[in-house]
Amino acid sequence: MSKSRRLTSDHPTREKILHATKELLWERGFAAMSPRDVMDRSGAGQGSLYHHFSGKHDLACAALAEMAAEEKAAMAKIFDPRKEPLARIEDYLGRERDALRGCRLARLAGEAAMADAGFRLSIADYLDEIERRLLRALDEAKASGAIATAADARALAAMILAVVEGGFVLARVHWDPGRMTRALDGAREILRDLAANGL
Amino acid sequence: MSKSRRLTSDHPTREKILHATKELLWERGFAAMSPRDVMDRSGAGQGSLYHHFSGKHDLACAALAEMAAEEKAAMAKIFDPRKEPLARIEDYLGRERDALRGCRLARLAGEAAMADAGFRLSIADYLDEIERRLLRALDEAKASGAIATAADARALAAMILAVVEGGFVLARVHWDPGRMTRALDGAREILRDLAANGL
DNA sequence: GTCTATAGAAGGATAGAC
DNA sequence: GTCTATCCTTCTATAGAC
Repeated sequence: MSKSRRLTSDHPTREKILHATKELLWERGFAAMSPRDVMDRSGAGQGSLYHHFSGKHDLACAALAEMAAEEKAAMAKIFDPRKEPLARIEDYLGRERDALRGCRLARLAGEAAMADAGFRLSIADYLDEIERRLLRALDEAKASGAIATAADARALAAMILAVVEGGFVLARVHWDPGRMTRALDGAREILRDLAANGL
Repeated sequence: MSKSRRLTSDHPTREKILHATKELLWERGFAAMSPRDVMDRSGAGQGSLYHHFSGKHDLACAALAEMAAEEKAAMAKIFDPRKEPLARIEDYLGRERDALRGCRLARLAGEAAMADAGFRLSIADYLDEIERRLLRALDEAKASGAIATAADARALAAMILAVVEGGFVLARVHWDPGRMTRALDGAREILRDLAANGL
């Protein structure tokens, strides 16, 4: 307080290390990323790395927490409550994405480290926030009569999130962004069907 | 021909190595699996491993090809053309799965090795076959009037596949099979909506 | 806080005997 | 075909000087 601390510390070396780690986690994943890679990319020495972090696992968790915070901030804009509920969902589905790179956080779902709760935490928190925002939008859309369906809104919210995350998987497996686009189109068309019923 | 060769060779050691590799790829992924792990689990020596396969990459590709063939055989049963088209899709969505283990093939989507075309091949082939079977079922369902929708069947097929693969991602990230169930429920309820329109 | 030096273990692959 | 021995590199982390 008295010394005007920030949540993200002011240590420049620590920041550089975290920045490089965030990049490498997205590019290569956890198992395929080494502390040496982080040192090389950040320019920091081994001493700095192990001074600020207890090891590779701790480093990754810290980086994931920052990544989740950044992506959650982006979601707050996309799901701006001043927008129409269906427009929020459309904007989420239509968001610009680099499909081949995969979801910045959920791309790590296949890692063996996912069995560890600490590693999972930030990723789960991020996905949960999206799902909650989708649910709120769907509830509002149903309440206002913008969509009509017998389907449970919680199931629909989970489904929409799954389409996005699954779309990333399809794009990467086929190495073709169009595979994700097609899956997202399916979700968009379904929403249009529900909206038409609501007319 | 004359010596009654099979596609899967008769060499028992080679088979044991492949069997262990298939298990390890599912459990740990590619980057987190080592040739030594394969030797330990299969009981085969290093000489055998490098006699039958040129290296870790080659070994994984061979294992993936077998896994894809096995899973495609399972899909042939689930999508039996003698069933009603919607029943095929329901059976696909409702198939028994170990959600926390992830999709046996697409779980590797996040691997850095995915950028390699050879590594990707069998996984892409497997997912593509599912998508084609889903498309055929949807086309038949639309033709027979079992479902009614303005949505493009190709987009719907991609969406349903994405829900399943995305459902695996959600389950693993939250370490909760219920997360996948909920996403699948969404897809089921949407199909029910479309079927109701078709009545 | 940061650097360099050091270190045991594991990874990935080859060599050559049998 | 299979085994054991061997090899160099990379990984992950620690020690200790500055």
